[in-house]
Amino acid sequence: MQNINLPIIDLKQACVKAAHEVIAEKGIEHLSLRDVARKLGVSHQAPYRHYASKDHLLAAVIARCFRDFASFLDARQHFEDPEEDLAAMGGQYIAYAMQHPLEYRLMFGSTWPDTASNSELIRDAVHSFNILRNVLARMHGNSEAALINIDLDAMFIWSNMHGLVTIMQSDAMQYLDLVPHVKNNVPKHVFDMICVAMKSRLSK
Amino acid sequence: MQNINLPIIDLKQACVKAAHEVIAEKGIEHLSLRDVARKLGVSHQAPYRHYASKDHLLAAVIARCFRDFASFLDARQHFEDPEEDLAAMGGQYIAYAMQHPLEYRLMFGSTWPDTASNSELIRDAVHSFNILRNVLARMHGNSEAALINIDLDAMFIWSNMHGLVTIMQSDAMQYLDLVPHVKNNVPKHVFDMICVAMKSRLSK
DNA sequence: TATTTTAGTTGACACTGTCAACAATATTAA
DNA sequence: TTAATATTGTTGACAGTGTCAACTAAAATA
Repeated sequence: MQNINLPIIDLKQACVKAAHEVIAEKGIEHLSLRDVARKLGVSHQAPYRHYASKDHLLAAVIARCFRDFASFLDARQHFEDPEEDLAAMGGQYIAYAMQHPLEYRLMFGSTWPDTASNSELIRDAVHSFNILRNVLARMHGNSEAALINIDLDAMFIWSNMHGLVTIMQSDAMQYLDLVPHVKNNVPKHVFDMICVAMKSRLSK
Repeated sequence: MQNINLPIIDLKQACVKAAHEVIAEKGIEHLSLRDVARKLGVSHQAPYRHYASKDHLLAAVIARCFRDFASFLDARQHFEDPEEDLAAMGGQYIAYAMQHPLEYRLMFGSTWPDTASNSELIRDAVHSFNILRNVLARMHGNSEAALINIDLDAMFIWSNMHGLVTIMQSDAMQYLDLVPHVKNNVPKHVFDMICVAMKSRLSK
């Protein structure tokens, strides 16, 4: 469990990894710096050389999730047809959330710790949003009016994706007595509804 | 700040109220039973007579939010036309989330504490969902197939509403550099898109 | 080589949730 | 009425937490 004998090469990086593991084991509300230190076989104050507080370390963990998330979205299959591309991105968004529920909750579920070093966290978060903006730009064009519609549609689609995965992962879900067919087809149905709404919008 | 001299009539109820206030002041992650006790001018162990643990008290606070939320939805303006009624409910949902961001986060943002006494919490949560189901039932009818469509649409609409308010309240929102016109029109746009999707669905 | 910076240590402090033992008051049984 | 019991509070302790302060050793720099 502990690496008591191996020296830590890069403690700063190791702290992020260990903190991530502790959260995975005990939940974010039970993350403790002393647990992190113990896991790394180092004194309880050692992490403070690299992070000013527990929240600063937590921010680093979340920032790392955002980088992974953005590169996951970037790594999707790309299509010439913007509508197809949008669908691919939606699928990738859902896939990430399903494969990494913990990381998704860290990014979008918990409130970010208010530390100064959030700047990179924010940059990575906005980058993800811009990926969505770019796809929509290919559908709407680049006129002045288009820019507004891009952001409105981006918010609509993001709301949908985010709401969908949040609810499907939430405690509430299991108490709703949904028949299996409904449960399995919710993502597809939401996708279809978005498509219908977007199509009617672009045809105008 | 403290009611040192006034005796507490109903400590159990007072604990819920005080805990709610502490959360409002310091955030859910800084809720402390000892703070609650101090606020009520009782010993740090007094709350344990009524709640087995901190999580049990927290569950009671969240349950209370769900009751308020459900009665807020019920208290909306009702319409004969189911489509109009659905719109009214959407508006009411958003209104609650905007007026009570903290309570909304408690219900849907944080993971519920896993205590046995969640049963009433769950009942109230499901009740809210059933309000939505009932409105949709008036649009879809009561056939076997309709029941499935009701739940699929309910999930779609709920995803949308939930995603919308979550994102608008999230930290991410302020860093996206949205022009004011976009910011102000996001709820209306999302509403319109839902309407379009639902109309095309019902006409089939 | 002398000095300063970096990266780690140990020890202390106030705070937390919760267990145990005790006291007083209210309820119930005899 | 009196005795037994249950309810609702109290104080004190314990292990665990985040973080401040003072110290040490090694590395980088002058």
